Amino acid sequence: MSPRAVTIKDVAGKARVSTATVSRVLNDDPHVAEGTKRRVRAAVDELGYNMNQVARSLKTRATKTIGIVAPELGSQFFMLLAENMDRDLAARGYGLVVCSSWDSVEEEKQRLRLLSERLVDGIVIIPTSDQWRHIAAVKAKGIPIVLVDRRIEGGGLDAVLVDNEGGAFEAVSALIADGHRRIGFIGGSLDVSTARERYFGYRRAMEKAGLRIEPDFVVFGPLVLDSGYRAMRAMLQKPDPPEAYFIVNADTHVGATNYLMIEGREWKKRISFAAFDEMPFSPLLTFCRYAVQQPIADMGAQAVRLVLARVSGAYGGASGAPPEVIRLKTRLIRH
Amino acid sequence: MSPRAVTIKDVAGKARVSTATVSRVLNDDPHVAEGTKRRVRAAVDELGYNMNQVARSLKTRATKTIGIVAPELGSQFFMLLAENMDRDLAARGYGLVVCSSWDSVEEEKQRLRLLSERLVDGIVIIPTSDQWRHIAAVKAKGIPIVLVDRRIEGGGLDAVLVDNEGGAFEAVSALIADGHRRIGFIGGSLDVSTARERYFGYRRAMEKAGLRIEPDFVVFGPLVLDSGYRAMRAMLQKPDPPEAYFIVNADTHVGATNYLMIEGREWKKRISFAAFDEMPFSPLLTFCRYAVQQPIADMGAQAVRLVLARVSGAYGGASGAPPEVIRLKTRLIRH
DNA sequence: CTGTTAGCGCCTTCAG
DNA sequence: CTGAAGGCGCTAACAG
Repeated sequence: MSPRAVTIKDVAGKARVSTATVSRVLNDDPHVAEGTKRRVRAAVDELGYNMNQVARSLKTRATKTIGIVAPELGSQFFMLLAENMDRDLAARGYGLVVCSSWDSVEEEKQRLRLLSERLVDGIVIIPTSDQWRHIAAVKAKGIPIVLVDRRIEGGGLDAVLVDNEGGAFEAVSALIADGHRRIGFIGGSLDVSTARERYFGYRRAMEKAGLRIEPDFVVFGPLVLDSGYRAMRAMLQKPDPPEAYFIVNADTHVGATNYLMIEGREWKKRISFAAFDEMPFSPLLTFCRYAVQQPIADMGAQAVRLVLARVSGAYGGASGAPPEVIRLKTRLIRH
Repeated sequence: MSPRAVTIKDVAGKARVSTATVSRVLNDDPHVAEGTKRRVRAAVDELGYNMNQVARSLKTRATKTIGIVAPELGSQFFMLLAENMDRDLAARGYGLVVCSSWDSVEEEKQRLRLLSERLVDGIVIIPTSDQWRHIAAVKAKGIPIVLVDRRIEGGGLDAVLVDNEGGAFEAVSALIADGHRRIGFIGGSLDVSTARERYFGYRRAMEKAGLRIEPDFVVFGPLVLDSGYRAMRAMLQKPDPPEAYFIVNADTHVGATNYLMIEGREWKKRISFAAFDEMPFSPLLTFCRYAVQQPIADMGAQAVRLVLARVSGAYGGASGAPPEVIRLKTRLIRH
């Protein structure tokens, strides 16, 4: 085994003070004489002491880590969110433990248990479904939870969302203004709040313009790349498909575009998309006329702010403070 | 505050046994009578007991968590790696804490400290530079470390790599076989082992074919999207640029393609790329003729295997076992 | 098979 | 300003 790690006891010995004093110095307690402080710091350096956060956490009941669980780690949207949160959190000394729920409520429960057993100070979650009891249960044990991206009706949870309905409405309206009268829809399961709200936005725009929604050209599937590919293929193989589509997120958008690049060359120049998400690779999505940009960095920052506010009990300690739901605006981008 | 969490003491009281027995049941110790076991389990359920992993870790000196630090969380390559590792690790009860080093050695040091203070059982790292002392220092404290993707000369660390030189050689040779005689290079800083090795592969292929490398059309920059964009622009604005390029990774490849999509329409049909990485969005990279596919899932699996082997002391406990360096093969894909 | 007894490394009153 | 002492929740001998 590796030689036993150095503890405050060792430091105390070397600095000829008690462990209590070492602890005080380590925690910047002002009631310590300058000289003592220096001696302790010197000993710390010489011995290469590193604090054992596990022991500290046991005592203080705070781990200085936040958990985040997402349906899928592979999506660009999630990673950008995590990246932004990591930056904000690290600056305050927090660590970030990430988990994937693999789009399954069972796995989600498991991951929440893993996090709560590790006593994370707070959890940020992109929920997999509308079920909230298992989430509320964790919160009831005293771990603050904030939803990001997706909303859940019950549970009275804090949330950071965007105006999905409005963003979709704007995008579809733009296609209509361009003269499109038949507009298809490639979406996700209506159990997911984002997909649902974006579908409503699509519908409202169509209705407002007095246009008919053709059931044959409205597809719901999982929010993954492959289902965008398949939806596109299925629709274009039907007789007389529309030439404009609203697509519900980046992954399905890539999938749909992939289909056109691989098999649908003849549609080039004729197909137009409006879609959620503006990504680093967006210039490659050649059929995209309108993108609904989500303020991902801001979402991450707000999520961090909310969860840390609850952690530090800035709301008055009790979990009694009313839930805060933030709706951020999207921005329509013309390509 | 939330009501004090329930501990094994509470469970012990309710089940009328000692805390030791509760602990045994919780850890599936076989030397416990069936009846007692049942009573304890019942008490656990009734009280809604959850183990405090922090306390457990303090005692067992194992946190059942692995840390991973990457230069950037937003890159597709890293996401896929993390996703695969998360799956393998979760299956064995391990958590994953991720950190971004933001391509800075300073930040990297910071994150390593954060991880080692939290007593993660092992660390997987995509190093930011060739510097290894701060990494070896962490290992010396008894935390196993394995490098992924990028190699570092010193430090005697385990590593999971791919045959970068060979992959690049193959790809460039394929361009040459197609009749290209002038081939540009869009790469990354030679401080990074992958970029360096791939550059050598490019050079070897050119030399073997007796072709001249034109310094004006060899660009090194950071391995990010924007630098691919700029490199492409810079080269195409010079007189008489080559029509074939080897590109060192996915991010720069996207960047270079972005440039052509946005500003370089007139080059269409004429430009050909060979590039590292095959990604979900690869069909959108319209100039790509050859892709060097890395076995990302396998890299993740091997990294997990190596780090857990060290953790469990399967190598004989001591860190004395010789470092294991794995080189996985790449696969050339024709588009 | 089960209980008793020590800590793991740190923080935190409470005296001095 | 500093030290002594107790305990956070759990596990790991060692007795019985």
